[in-house]
Amino acid sequence: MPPVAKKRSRTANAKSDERPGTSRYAVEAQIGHLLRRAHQRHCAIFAESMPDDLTPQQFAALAMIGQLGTVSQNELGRRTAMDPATIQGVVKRLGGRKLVKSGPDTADRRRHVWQLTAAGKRILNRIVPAAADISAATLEPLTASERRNLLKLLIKIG
Amino acid sequence: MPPVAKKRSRTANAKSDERPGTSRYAVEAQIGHLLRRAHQRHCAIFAESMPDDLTPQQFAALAMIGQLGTVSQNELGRRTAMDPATIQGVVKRLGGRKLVKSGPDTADRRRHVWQLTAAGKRILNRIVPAAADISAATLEPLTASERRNLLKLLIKIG
DNA sequence: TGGATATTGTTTGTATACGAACAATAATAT
DNA sequence: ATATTATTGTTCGTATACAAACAATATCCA
Repeated sequence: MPPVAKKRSRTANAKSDERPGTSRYAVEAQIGHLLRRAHQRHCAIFAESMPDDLTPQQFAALAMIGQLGTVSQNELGRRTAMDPATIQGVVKRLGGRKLVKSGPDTADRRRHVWQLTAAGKRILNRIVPAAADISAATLEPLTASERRNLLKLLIKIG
Repeated sequence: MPPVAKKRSRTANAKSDERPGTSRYAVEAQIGHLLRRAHQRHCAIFAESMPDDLTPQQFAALAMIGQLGTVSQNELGRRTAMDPATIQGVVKRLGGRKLVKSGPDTADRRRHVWQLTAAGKRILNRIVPAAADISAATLEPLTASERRNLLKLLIKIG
């Protein structure tokens, strides 16, 4: 059995007694909807500004491999917040474009250890500035202090 | 008893400017990544707490139809931030479960006008409280003023 | 009025997401 | 050591996302 997922305690509607129905519930104002919209806008900016047609997840994996030098597939997924089934497809596509390559892990025969190719390093170096611009463009509507604040709050709930 | 997680070192490579392309850029600290992670946690809470196996998008569509009474398919998509191809699948699945139904628009023969069925209304009334709890649980790590602030900032960048 | 243009919804194709089930391998417990 | 349990990566199935191309219909405008 997989390790037990820790569930957060959930206080059920402390200030209850809302009338049944949709009286005061507006989907567009809920945190989930706002997170989704903000993420959509970020992805749109990303797609518009990122050279080489890398998706945000492909770029994240590429950058993380660059940061670590060498990583197993599942750990790469953990570090980039992708589950094993998802990261598998991402590295497969990056591998198909010869930006990354994998080799065996001498210590653990189950593992695929990934690293950048020369082309991967070259592209990564070229696009990191674009990625920084994308982050800045996403936060552009905010003041400097609002930006810091938003990042801090997102880390808290993430 | 789950064994202790292998390595969770968060400080590794904190100031890695020894690798190409990653000088001052840390993927995990970028706004896009934080939005994605926060959204993932919200979806996990949603899946765990929402009765009737509705996805966040299915619930959003259901609630929005309930709010509007009657909507064309594309406008429903705009209001819930889903593009035409996406909302099409969402209402198709809701329709398959008989929670919504569509009819022709007498004024515009291109349109599909959607509304709730009796079962859809019943389910919606039952799950709105769960949805409110899910929003609260997502924001649970924050103080009341931080919550207001986060929503405000997300609206600004959304 | 009639042709250009826009909107509505569909389909196809690619890329996340992720639960679930699986085989191979590693680590742990008895 | 053997049995149990955990981890690694794969495959399948379902559900968003969204670009692009399309037919049907509506609207606009010269």
